[in-house]
Amino acid sequence: MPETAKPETRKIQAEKRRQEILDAALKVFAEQGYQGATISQISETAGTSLGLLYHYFPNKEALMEAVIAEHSFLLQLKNIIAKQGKQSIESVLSQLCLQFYRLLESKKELVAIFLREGTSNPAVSQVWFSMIRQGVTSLISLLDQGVKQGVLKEHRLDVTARTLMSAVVMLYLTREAYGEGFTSPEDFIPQMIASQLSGIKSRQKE
Amino acid sequence: MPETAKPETRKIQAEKRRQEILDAALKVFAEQGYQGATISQISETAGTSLGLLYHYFPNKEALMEAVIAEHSFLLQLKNIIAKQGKQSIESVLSQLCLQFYRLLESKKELVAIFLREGTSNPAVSQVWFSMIRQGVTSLISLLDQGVKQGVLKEHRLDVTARTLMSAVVMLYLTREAYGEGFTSPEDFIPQMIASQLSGIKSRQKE
Amino acid sequence: MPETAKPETRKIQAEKRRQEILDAALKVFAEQGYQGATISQISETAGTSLGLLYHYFPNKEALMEAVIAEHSFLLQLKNIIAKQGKQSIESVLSQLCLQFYRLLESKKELVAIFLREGTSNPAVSQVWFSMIRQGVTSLISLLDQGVKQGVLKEHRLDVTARTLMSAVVMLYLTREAYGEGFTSPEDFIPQMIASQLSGIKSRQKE
Amino acid sequence: MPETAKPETRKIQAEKRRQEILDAALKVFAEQGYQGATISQISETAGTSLGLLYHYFPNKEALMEAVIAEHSFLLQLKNIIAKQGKQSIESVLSQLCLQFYRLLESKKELVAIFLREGTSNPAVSQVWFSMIRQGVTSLISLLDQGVKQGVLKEHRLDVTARTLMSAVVMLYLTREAYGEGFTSPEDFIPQMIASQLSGIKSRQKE
DNA sequence: GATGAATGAGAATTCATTCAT
DNA sequence: CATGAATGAATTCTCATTCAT
Repeated sequence: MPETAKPETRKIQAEKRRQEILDAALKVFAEQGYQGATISQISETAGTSLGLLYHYFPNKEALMEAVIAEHSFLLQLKNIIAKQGKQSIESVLSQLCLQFYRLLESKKELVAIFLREGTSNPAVSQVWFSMIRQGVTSLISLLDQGVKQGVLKEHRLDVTARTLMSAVVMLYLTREAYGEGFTSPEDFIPQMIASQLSGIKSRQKE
Repeated sequence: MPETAKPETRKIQAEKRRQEILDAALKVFAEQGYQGATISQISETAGTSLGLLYHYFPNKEALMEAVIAEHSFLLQLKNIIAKQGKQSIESVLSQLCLQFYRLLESKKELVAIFLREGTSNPAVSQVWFSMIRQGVTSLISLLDQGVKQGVLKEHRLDVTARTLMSAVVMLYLTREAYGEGFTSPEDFIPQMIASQLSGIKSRQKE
Repeated sequence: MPETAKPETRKIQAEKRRQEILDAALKVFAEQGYQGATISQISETAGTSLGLLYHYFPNKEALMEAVIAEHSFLLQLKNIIAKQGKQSIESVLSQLCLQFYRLLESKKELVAIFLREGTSNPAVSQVWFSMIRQGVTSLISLLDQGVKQGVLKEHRLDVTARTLMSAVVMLYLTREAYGEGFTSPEDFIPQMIASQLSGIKSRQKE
Repeated sequence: MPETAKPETRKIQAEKRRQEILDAALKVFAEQGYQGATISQISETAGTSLGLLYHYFPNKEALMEAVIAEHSFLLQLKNIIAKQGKQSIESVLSQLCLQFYRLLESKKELVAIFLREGTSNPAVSQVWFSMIRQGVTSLISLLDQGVKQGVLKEHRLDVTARTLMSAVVMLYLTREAYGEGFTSPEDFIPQMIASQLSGIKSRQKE
């Protein structure tokens, strides 16, 4: 290996290193928070030297931003919503919420970062809220289809969309905190959708 | 009392100082997070010398815990739930949610701390979750009354309780982040309760 | 003025307080060293308030000096040497060494201070060495009597005096460090004197 | 050598720096004591920045321990004792004591640390006492040879060994404190040995 | 006399960042 | 590219001393 045998190899290597650092940073930022994380911890986790990190990222802040940009799951969110089949509205909503729940779960570390740093770091909160907005917007258009098809009645779709979104997010957060023993999404979500759809008021005389 | 003119005065002064420090700490911790907050920032905000802080609290961690203990709103939460009158279920639930929203709003700083530090500091998350639990438990017993009175149908009360709670909390958080221009609680909450009660499914054939 | 009913009482009280502080200081200085000891620790040990200490002593340094002056055992040392009866030289020396050992033991805390601070604090080392000098001088004059009486042969008395002194001091220090299980002074000292004497005792018949 | 010109150079430089810091620490600890010494004083003496010290040692305590481990003279002590020739017992003992004295003198700073911190820092006292023990043990075995060869009479060898050791150590300490003008080891030690021997040397013809 | 609240000057330690090798 | 030694500013915490009450 006389150093630059294959110019491609180096670029690929470099990109691999960058990814290793980003992954390590994601993990450490999630565990310790931005302020709590140290550069040496990150580089150690990444298995590189401390100095090398500064070859790829100008500073800690930029690393943080790269982590968020790189791991943002906006695209996945869009895909989930686009791929809904032609089942009953009940089933579609349940599927959607469950998939959103799974998405959060698969992005544990990123969610943890959003939570911790969302209030202080504008770069973070921006991404976080654009996700929520995306979710809500898509849910609204889905509900709108239901209305147009006559399966849902006319009502404040934004309220319903936000309520569903909130319930899923909070379900995830509490489970994260309480541990897996807590109400499972497979149990909770269908129940919630059912309640939402038919209401909880009793109908004696109707 | 031969020795000091007003022996009480000093103790009262001291307690006042302690409170000033706690208030300053609440503010700074909320703004900067635990790690981001510095002792000198806190003491400066409190208008005291840096060293005095250590006269009242053994260290930063203990200060944090004192802040949370001192400002915990568990009691207020209980009171809100206890004081519900004999109006319609719709009105009772709306009132409750709105008051819970107002409570969150009045404890802005503490909520901010819960959010940031909840994942890392067990002392924080413990208080935070005991609040949520309290809220949910009380909501369930309220819903249970409704069921027993026949105004609500039999269903998974815990799911409804958690959904309402989640919606209120997330409403608060998004408004906090987006600014006051966003959907107001006076608009959102009654709508949400209405949806919840009667459902969103259309009833052509019924 | 109902406060100064008996002018004597207050003076006595004050002197008592001073002693309490000195005793506490002796203890804490011995345990923690001069630098390691804190004023609040001392006042707490003395059972007084922190501020009161400054009524009796201008500062920490002065307190240290007072401790040493107050507890110096130069006088006791002189007394020990003066009170030697008319027994055999062997017995006299043994008694002397043992009593010196006991003296060290009874002044544990002071010795600990001498050891720790002797090298840095001139006020301390001065007292410490004046004790050693006193001990050596007195031993020499005792030995000199022996020589004059013909029970000891002519030799370098200073060397013998220093050797005995050293052995006793080191015996104390090692026992202090190793714990009581180590060679006891009752065993060691007579043996040492015996060894020493069969050398320095004159042998008329040889 | 593709990457760095002389990969060894840096490591050597680093080791050199480590030593510089250890040497500075030895000096400052000896002068000021553990508590009295400050990190900035040490780094200044070493000619490095304050932070670098923490690159090499995790904290002040660890630095102290490293100083002691690095400068311990247990090995030298063993060598001294091993290398005794076949001269008269008088000469052998004199040589030994003198060399031990010289050893103490050459390790002035370390001895100062032992003295100051021996009572409080267990890590220190452990090393200190293992030296003393080593010295005494070796002296005993040397005396034992003398007994077996018939040049010394049967007696409590441990007492003699400890007495000699004590005399040398105290001689060093007092000279250290009083200054060089005090009784020199070249004068004192042979005299002491002579005194000692005329007691413990066997007298065949008696 | 007595108290302990208040101060502020350091002390140890951490860590992002730079740079020689 | 890669390393990790080096820096120094910032941070938490300590403590002798003062002083109003």
